Amino acid sequence: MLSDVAKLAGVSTATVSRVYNEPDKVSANVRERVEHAAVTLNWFPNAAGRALASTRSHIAGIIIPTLDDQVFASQVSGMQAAFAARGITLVLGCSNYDPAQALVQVRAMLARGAEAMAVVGEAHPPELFDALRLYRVPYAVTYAYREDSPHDCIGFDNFAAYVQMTEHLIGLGHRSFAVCLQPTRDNDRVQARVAAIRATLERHGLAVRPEHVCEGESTIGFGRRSLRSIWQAPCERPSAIICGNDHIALGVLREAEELGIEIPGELSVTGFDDLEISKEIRPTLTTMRVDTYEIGRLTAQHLLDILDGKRPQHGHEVRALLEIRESTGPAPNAHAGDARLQR
Amino acid sequence: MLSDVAKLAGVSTATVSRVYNEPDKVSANVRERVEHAAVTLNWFPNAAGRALASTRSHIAGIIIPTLDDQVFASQVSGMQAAFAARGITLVLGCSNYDPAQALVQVRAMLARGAEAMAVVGEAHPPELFDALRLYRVPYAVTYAYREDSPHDCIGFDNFAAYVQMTEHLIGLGHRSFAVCLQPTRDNDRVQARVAAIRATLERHGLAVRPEHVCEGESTIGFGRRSLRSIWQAPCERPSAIICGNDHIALGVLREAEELGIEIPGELSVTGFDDLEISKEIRPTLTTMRVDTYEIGRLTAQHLLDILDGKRPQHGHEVRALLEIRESTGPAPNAHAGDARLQR
DNA sequence: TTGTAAGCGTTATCAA
DNA sequence: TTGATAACGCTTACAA
Repeated sequence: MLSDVAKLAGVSTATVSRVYNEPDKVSANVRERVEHAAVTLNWFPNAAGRALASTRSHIAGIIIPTLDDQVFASQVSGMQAAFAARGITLVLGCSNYDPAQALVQVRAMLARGAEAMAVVGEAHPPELFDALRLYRVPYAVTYAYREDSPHDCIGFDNFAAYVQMTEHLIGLGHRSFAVCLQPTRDNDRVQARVAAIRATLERHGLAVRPEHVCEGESTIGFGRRSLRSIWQAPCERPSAIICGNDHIALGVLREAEELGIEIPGELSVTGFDDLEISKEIRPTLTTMRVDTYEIGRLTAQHLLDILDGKRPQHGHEVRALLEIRESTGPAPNAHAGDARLQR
Repeated sequence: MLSDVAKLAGVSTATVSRVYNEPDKVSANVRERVEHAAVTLNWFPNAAGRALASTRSHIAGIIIPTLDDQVFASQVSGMQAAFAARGITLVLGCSNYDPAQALVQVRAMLARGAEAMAVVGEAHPPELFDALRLYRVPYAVTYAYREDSPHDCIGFDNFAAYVQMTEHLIGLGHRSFAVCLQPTRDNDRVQARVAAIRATLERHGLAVRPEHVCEGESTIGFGRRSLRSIWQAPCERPSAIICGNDHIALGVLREAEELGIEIPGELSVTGFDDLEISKEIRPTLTTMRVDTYEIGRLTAQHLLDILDGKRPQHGHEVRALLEIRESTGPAPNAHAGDARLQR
């Protein structure tokens, strides 16, 4: 331990500590001796002792729904890299989309003395945010961005993104829509997307038929089943399907091929996330892209700024980019004028 | 802090500590008073103090190359869940395939007092394993499994898997091969796969032409570029391409469609990992599946067993399952007999 | 620039 | 079953 190093180097424990925490307050000569002693004894500072004495844990936490989703994995990756560069260890918790688990994880991280926290979305128990405030731990909500959010947030505006997507289709002359989404429960991002679709359609005097709303797991299989059920429904078929992400959209595309539905001739399809495969399959998928690694990096930066005593902005908005590709086109029986409107 | 709780409950600090660590050594009556006091004061044990006094950090670490790859993300997920169930926090480090970074991360985790560690693969600096041994931290190598490994390992036999894959193609009558792999440098798993392909072909008196070996990033784009260059090479074209994973194979399939190469009629293609999309695209992709979440879970379990003082086996082998699908078929000019041989 | 010594918030030993 | 008290390994006033 430290005192052994001190003894071997012939200095006090305070000096050894300084060598690692305020190196320039130690003369080069002494510093070298200490470093040599440390190497000899194969010593490095013990984090627990350090945390206890300095009341700084050098730990930050992030709670995500699941690592199975690439968008969250890359966000963690971005945060991890940015924090590591500042000597802060990132601790990860997965809630599995369960608010109760998220709360437990946050408490565990507070017990660990996390100095900063990030949570995905705002759909969490109030106790979660209460705890964060009570212990004065700076935190940020990620992946979602709202001007008027009570929390600092770093992400994109899910509502605005789906307005844009819906307007794109309306501009192409579409008037009959279906939506296939991942579970909306406890998920404010998905809820915002649904709301955006509804609001945008409503503005044009349109609405989605209940038979044309599918909610289920975020998989290709769900996308396939959804299209099948939509196509079999005893009502007018939609000319466009808006999906909650690329996985689901990929499933819709695959099933369309199977059912002999022409895309985009007969049906337009949109996704979200812009997976690598989405621009490679035929037809290529119209989707939106968000730099989730950057969200992670910015989040870490934001929290570091707060720890540094800077008073950063309310958050950061990251842009969601619409990538128009082959899977969307003019509605089958649209007036030429309609389709041209927004092009 | 704890002493406040003790005061409020009218007991000693030792008793408060017991309530949380050895609850049944405390009378129900006293326990209740303490718990009530803790809730009132909104107190929970501080991990640093705890770690210092008990010399147990309740932290475990894992070093993976990158979170961008689903197989590592799900392994982390499996470990995290298993450790969390035992009150152990998992700390994550990404090496970005850089051995030096891996070493730094391991040291950082040792400083944090990690009680157990997992690292992906064995291609690490000796100092890394030396450090782990020096500090007597139980560890396991994951994602790779060798009977005769000096380390405990949990994963699958990369060599055996690619032998099986290569034999599958040879059984189909293929005699001319190409391989498209992710970077082999500092990656023992990929190296084992190359070795397996070479050894298996050699056993049949075959070898891969240098022009037919492509090494590059693990992307669809690399797969596409590789097939193009292989197809343009001024030598006999291969009848089968073995890819290092599904991403690369997906790229090969896409480029084949573009180039008008018939699959599997003209060319057989294989991947590895069995992504969800691989059984959905046309033609469906022949590949191998490994349960990486399970690898993570087993790794955590193995390390927990060691911490519990059990002396578990040398490791666990997880099976890699060959999924034969549409992208592989008989070699174009194979004798009927050849193709039947291994069917 | 360096040293002394008092904590930091728990757990663990021993005694009661 | 409970309590007193000395660690645990480091940081940080304060003093020299």
